[in-house]
Amino acid sequence: MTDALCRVFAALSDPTRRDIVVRLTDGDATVGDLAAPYAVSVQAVSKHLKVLEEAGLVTRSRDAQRRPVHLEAGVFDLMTVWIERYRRRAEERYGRLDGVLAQLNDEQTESEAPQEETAS
Amino acid sequence: MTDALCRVFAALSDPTRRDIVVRLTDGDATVGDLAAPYAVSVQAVSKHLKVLEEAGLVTRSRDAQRRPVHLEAGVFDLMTVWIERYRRRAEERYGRLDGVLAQLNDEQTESEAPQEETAS
DNA sequence: GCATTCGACAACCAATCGGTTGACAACGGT
DNA sequence: ACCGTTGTCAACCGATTGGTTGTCGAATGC
Repeated sequence: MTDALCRVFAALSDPTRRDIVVRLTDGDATVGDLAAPYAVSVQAVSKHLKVLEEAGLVTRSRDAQRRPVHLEAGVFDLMTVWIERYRRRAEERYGRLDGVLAQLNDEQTESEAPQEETAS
Repeated sequence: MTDALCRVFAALSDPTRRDIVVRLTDGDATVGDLAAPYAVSVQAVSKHLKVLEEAGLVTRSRDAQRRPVHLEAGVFDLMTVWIERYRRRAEERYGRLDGVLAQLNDEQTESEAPQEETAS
């Protein structure tokens, strides 16, 4: 869990935490509110919130005894940038591969597939 | 780790597995090829590939003794759909909130709100 | 036929995770 | 000035994770 991307993906790999994020898209909430729907203790939810906070997905402020939790949706961008980048790469690759296959099929090109292996 | 989304997020929460995915966007590779750049055993990489396979992110076929690994980039959609859905919800929410605040602050807010992301 | 190569499976280990309970800090209401 | 409410911290527990080593199976090359 070294970098931010690890923390974000790990945070969202838990269904309870994903559910908390979803509920926070409706607006800020207190720890108690967030814990209410689950069969687990408030402490467990507090731990989940800590994970989300360390991933940068939520922030907590203070309002009397309450600690309102706020969703920082901007962190989603970290993931979408990563995903879209490599999805695009993959699509280009397959597009090219399709092209190569079509060529091989059509002209029986003599040149072989590049096979450039992963940059050492 | 009940549903597919959990498995995909969890699979990508490990930097080695993310790196493997990235390298597979360059094309299929064997387990040995994939293991080469890392200081870990081939077995460890094989385990990572099993996790990626169970998440639906890769498939493995057979070619002689080799087991070429292939990226199934379509699974990215699972995540992007989830992320974009709730990102949109969050933005709507904050957009509305911004609107309210702007109204309270300045009744004649006819001009374009900057919509800065400020992530305070 | 036989050794080799590539990779999976099983058993094990330390570390982490999600959960618990108990204690306690911070604040507000009365 | 207390008590109740709200939430965090700390210690602990069982399950899972990421890694190791050893073994073995499948397919090829000689």
